[in-house]
Amino acid sequence: MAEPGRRRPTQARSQRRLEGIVEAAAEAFAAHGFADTTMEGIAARAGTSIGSLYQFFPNKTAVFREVAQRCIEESRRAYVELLGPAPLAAPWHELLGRFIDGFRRLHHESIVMQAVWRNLELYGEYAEADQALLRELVQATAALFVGWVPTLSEDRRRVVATMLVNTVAAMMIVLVREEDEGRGDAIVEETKLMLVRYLSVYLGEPGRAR
Amino acid sequence: MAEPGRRRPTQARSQRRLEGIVEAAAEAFAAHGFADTTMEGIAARAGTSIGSLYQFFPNKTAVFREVAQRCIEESRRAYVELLGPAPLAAPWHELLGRFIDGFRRLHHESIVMQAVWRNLELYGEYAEADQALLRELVQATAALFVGWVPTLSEDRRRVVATMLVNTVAAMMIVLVREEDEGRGDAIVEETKLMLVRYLSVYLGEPGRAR
Amino acid sequence: MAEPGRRRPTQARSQRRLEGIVEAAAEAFAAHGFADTTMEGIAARAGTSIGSLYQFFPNKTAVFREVAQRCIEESRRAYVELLGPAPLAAPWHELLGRFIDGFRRLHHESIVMQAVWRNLELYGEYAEADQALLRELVQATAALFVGWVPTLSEDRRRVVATMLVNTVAAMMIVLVREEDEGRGDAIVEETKLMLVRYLSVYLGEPGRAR
Amino acid sequence: MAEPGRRRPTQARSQRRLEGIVEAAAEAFAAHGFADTTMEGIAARAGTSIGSLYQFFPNKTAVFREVAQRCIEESRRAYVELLGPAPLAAPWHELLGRFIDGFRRLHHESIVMQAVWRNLELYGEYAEADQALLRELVQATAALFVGWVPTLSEDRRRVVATMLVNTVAAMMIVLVREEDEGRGDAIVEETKLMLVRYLSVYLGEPGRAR
DNA sequence: TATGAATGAGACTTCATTCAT
DNA sequence: GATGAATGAAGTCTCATTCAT
Repeated sequence: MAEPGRRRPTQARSQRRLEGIVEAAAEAFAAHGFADTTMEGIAARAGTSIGSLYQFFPNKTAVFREVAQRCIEESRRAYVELLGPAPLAAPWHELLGRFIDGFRRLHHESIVMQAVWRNLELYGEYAEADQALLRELVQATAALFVGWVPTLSEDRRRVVATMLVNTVAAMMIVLVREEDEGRGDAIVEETKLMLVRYLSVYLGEPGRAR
Repeated sequence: MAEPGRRRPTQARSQRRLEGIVEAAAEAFAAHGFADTTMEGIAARAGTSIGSLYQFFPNKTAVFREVAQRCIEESRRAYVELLGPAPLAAPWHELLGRFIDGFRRLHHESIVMQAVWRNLELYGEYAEADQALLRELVQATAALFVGWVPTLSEDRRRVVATMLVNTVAAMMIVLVREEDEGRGDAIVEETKLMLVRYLSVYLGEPGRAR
Repeated sequence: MAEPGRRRPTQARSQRRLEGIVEAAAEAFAAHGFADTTMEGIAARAGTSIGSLYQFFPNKTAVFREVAQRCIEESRRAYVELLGPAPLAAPWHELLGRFIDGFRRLHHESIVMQAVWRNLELYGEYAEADQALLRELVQATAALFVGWVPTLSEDRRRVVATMLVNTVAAMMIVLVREEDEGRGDAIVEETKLMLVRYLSVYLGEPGRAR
Repeated sequence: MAEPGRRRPTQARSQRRLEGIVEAAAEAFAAHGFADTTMEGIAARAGTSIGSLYQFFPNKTAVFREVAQRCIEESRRAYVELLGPAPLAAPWHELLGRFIDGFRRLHHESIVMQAVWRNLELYGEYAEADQALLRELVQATAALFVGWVPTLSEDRRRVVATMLVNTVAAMMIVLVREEDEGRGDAIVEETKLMLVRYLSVYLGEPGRAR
């Protein structure tokens, strides 16, 4: 927004404060859920005043939306990175494995991710922020299929991508519970197995030429 | 106390009132979510006073727990019914299809189901009521595998059952969104396909003798 | 009210129920105080329904008034009994000692007494019931002085009686606290000493002829 | 934090608001009693919102505790002041008279005092705040006796101090009623007379050398 | 711009009292 | 008369949001 390396000190300080708020908010949303998170709590955790918080965000929902936005950006970045320079070059099941592992790691490391996945909402005021993430992931994934199976209709591509994304999403949520009981790796492996078997219907058996 | 069908009027009325409250609560939880549902709102929708509500339930969480309990009971009933008298007699993929269709229908018809699925929580005060449902479904499903693949270890049975249950659960949630856009049936069919492909690793290709 | 020994069964049962309610109410008032006593609680403790409670009393204050009335009657009875057949015959300080000991015992044994002393109110809805007790005690005591010091003006008699009654009343309240710490007897003895010294101004030194 | 007389405006305003709340609360407690005083009522009387009230106090009991604390402090201040620079120099009965008159005046002038004396509780949630006041007064009074009658045992000193304090306390309560009927002064004089006669047992006849 | 005190709508919950059975 | 479910006014307390300093 402002050219990098030439921000006025105030802006730099402001930016730092904003980061602190978003971080604190994500922590709170992840720990207590949206409803049980208070603006006062966010401000305190961020080491600012509630007044400053409202300087950056008009209301609580907006704070969540910003957290969700960060989550979308992180996901986008991860997506591109995991895709690598030549996605079609590698066997698709390898790519799938990389994706699943990559998002699992991201969910572990990113508080922003945890905040959003803990508060997935179908309806309600901040539901849109949640759904936007899923929508984008589905879209990007569907785009991949264009290269892989050009004969697939757009509708079908979309359905398969939805299956893929939501299965991984469900896995992530299940993991929160199952990891505590030591079944995390097993669940991940089974998910990979399930998706490989499913996708091979469209993409051909892994290990064979497509 | 009184033989069924011959309840004292008071009890009958009380019972009806309780049903009304649970119904109204489920509607509210399904429509607005737990946090945005008010006790006043439940009472109004049930056509009673808030005082009566508190005659039946000590607090809001208890109301949700009752709704969740009903949901568990409905699921249990559906489970048994869908299983039929001789579950091992039918080909497993047929049973799977019946289950998916059956639970889809149940979710459509039962407001109590919608209330719970809309408010799945991993942590928090009423999370346990949610998790109990999933736990029971996993357990019952794992039990099925004992008859089908006796050689499978208990741990592995549990993992596969978890995959199965959570995939269906995820489907149900996805359906809420996708059905509005006319992709409901496609999603259901893909889910069946995915699960058949996945389970055939353990249960053998459908159509073949096990 | 009805001639004894000839009540209709219903009335007898009703009477018993009333006694139970008053007893239960006194217990509750003594244990939790007026404000924290609930009608529901009284009914439960009395083993009746709240509906029956309202058959006897129009509201909570009326229940307290009845308890206070019982307390007044008990005090009155105790007063007369302690006075004995010829009060002026005994030395006054002996009578005083008997009174103090008697009321102390009464307070110990009568839950109705404890209920009232625990809820002495100067103003408020049920204050009158409290004050009526004190008023009557003062009046009765003042009457005694007519016989003892006929020369004392009525006003002065009333003041001295007020001093006497309120000092004993204060002692009773103090005792609740001090008895727990083993200073009960000492407080009682000092109170007697103080009142003997005070009253001897008007009644002459004890042990001497008046 | 800031030197007195140079508070930051915010603090000054906040302090004023707090004073207003405590004042209003004391008025309400004195007028209606603890149970019939509402937080809404206190806020309204103080000219603030209920939210502000909760900024200062976590609940109603805490408000009362603060009022009681003020009462204790006022009493303490009055005690010291009435004691004067050389308490043992003056004849003890003169000191006693000064005390009784002083506390009577204080009770007249201080709403905080009236609030506490109107709500003396033996048990219950805020009872401790009440009892702390009496405890402190007893202790301070007992300390006086060390100088006056060094031969008195500690236990006995405590008992005598308890008698003294509670007699004055009872007088204060009685005064509320009796003053309305014009017997206030008489009651006060009699109380002095009674206590002088009582204490002279331990402290020697007033007017004579000790 | 930062602060945090102030606001007040609104949620939960209690309980005296009524009333249908 | 006895019962206890039903009622709803009223009270406590929270917290998103505003605003004066």
